[in-house]
Amino acid sequence: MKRIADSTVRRLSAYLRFLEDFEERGLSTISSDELARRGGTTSAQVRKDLSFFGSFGKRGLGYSVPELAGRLREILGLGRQWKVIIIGAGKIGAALVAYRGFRQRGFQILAAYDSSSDKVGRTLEGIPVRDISHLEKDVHKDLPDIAVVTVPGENAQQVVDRIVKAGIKAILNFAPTQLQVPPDVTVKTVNMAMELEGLSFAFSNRD
Amino acid sequence: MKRIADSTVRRLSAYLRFLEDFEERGLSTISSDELARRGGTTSAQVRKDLSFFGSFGKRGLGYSVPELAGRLREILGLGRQWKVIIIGAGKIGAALVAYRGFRQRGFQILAAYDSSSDKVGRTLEGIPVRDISHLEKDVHKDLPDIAVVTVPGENAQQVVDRIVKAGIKAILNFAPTQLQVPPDVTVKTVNMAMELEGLSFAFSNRD
DNA sequence: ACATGTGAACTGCTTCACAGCG
DNA sequence: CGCTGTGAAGCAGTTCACATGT
Repeated sequence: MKRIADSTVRRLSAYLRFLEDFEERGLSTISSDELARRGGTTSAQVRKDLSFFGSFGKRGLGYSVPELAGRLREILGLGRQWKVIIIGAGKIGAALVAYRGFRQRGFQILAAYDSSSDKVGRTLEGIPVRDISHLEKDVHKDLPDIAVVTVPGENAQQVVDRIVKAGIKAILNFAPTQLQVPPDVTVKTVNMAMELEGLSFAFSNRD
Repeated sequence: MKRIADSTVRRLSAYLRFLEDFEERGLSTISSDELARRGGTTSAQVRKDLSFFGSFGKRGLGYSVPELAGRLREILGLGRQWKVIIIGAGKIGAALVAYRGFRQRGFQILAAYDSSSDKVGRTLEGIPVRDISHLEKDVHKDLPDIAVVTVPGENAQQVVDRIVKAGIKAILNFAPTQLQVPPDVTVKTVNMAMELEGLSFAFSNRD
């Protein structure tokens, strides 16, 4: 299969969100034009994005909302439960544990890990906070699919090395660091400082 | 001036972070090759990125670490204080208020806003939580540059409409919604659900 | 008639390769 | 000689435009 661009996958995510909106409102069909308007893109872009995966629409009519939503869930790999662990039970970790969007989309948080004895043994929203020293043993037992890293930047690489060695292949990184991982491990980084600097740049250079 | 790609600005941010590392360690010069290795890119990319803004290096030698860091701060608009307000004093808002990376880079948080009477009147890490109904009046008085939106998705657009009407031109959005704003307003969206779905897709389609 | 699906054209980012300069 | 700075080439993502199917 052809390699799919990152930007395409992000748009598919967005389309799915709109479709779920439409599903709730009981609408049954939608055109590429309408999806485009909601997503800030063009109808040609929508059709091209979908065309990588098949032909889901009816000419002259548009797309069936429930069918397309189903297809997108399948494409995005959301037709299953993902087991997630969170490394770092600080403020960001706590916010993520409380975030309902995770569970809603099939991401099940197994546990959070921290090194501080203040936090270990307590729970966050019903999720146990475990000692980071148990990480390898637990990963071996629970086989999580995804690790979310919310430790300080200076500890991030060493934590990631442990996670990777333990066999996890997907990482969502909140530390403001460029992580080094082997090619079979996927990392997505969310870097708030970078986003702010992007705003700062845009603002400074606006005309 | 030529339009600068988003990807370029993000890399400039990354370069600056590495340079600050180098500065602390007292190193005085760095080559495009070394910056590239740290940033997961190529030396040609580094040089091209910088070339949009001038010629900062010495042939045969590399770049002066403090000079290049200074230039990048200037380019990114970090040579000033930015006044930031946070809309939504929930878990994410609280995590952001506590995040030290903001202040370190000249982003000064003036206040957080919320509609819940449990939160209004209290403080988060020394930052006052004010009633959202005072938003317009306060913006008029304090003239914040950037608003960070951490309200639930279903309220995000209406909050953004108020912010924009009050005159703010830069928004960092944590709500999982595609926001509609006029063309003179810059929005950066951080969408965790989208990142997770990106991981899910990558994992499902790995070979 | 209407909206999809898709090659072809286009735009723009990245990589190459080398001249230029310390 | 080494490393920068940069046109030119290459490649990838987006947009166009129209044939196709309902």
